[in-house]
Amino acid sequence: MRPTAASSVPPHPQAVAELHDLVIDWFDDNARDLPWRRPDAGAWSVMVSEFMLQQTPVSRVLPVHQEWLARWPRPADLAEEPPGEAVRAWGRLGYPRRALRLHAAATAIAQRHGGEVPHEHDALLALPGVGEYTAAAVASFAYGRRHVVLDTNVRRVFARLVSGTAYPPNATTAAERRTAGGLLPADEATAARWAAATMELGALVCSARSPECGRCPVASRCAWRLAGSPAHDGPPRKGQSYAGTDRQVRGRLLAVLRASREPVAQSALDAVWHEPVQRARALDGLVEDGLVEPLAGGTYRLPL
DNA sequence: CACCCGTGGTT
DNA sequence: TAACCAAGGGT
Repeated sequence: MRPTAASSVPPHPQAVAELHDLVIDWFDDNARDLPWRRPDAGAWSVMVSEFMLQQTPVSRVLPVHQEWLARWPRPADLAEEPPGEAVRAWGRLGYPRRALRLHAAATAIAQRHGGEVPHEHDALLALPGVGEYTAAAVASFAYGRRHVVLDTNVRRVFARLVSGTAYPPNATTAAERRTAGGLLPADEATAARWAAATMELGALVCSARSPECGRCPVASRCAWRLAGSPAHDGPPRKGQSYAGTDRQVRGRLLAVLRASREPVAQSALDAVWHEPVQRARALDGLVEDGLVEPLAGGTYRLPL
């Protein structure tokens, strides 16, 4: 067993209970009023929000989430539509494969789960587009179950609060899961509250760029602060390039297709990018992913 | 495990 | 302004 900063300090139950109270009390006073958090929000609303929030800010998700829930109030409603409609309604949220996977998940829910979003982590995890985080988040937020919910916000909060580093590792580690598991309240309802509260703390106060420690309910116990808020020292955090990549070309191609109810001619797609090899590769990729359907005659459309 | 997958706001 | 960042998942 290799000693680590996180595991070498067994948390005292009393201190952990105080953390729970401080963060959850803060959450009671500061939680944003988000549609998928309201009492009348069902599991489907939570699940749609989780898909949309993958790598996408809340502010951009809000209007699209509202449209989706109004148009498709239940998973079966979405499943009845062609996948291309999900891609179209996804709009400019980005990563449109999420729309396809959410449609596929809705279809699986309609077919295999009687139209109800599953309660169990395992069943959720088996759905397309649902990974470890999303399965835990839906089970916890929608059904009040006890799970370690490790997203980028929670990982950053624990990195600072427990490990004393400015940022978590690039990839989620077993040590992080251990830390999070050790801090998870034993009581199911409290655990679910804790999951939402730590996530919100990371989003609103313990942010990546400029944490507002003056507003943090646990600043006095934060290992990072107590260490003098040292700068990030590890390997450089992965940057995302975009300009000139296939992703940019795919985005332009799909934007043209989303905008048209009719099949689009090859010439209209050719106009979005000057370089023919990359353009063809991007279009092939979209077809390969099922985001675009090629038709006889050299036209294209969103999938039916 | 490294890399790919969109988009737009903030610093 | 270029870089960074945003409730990840799949391969």
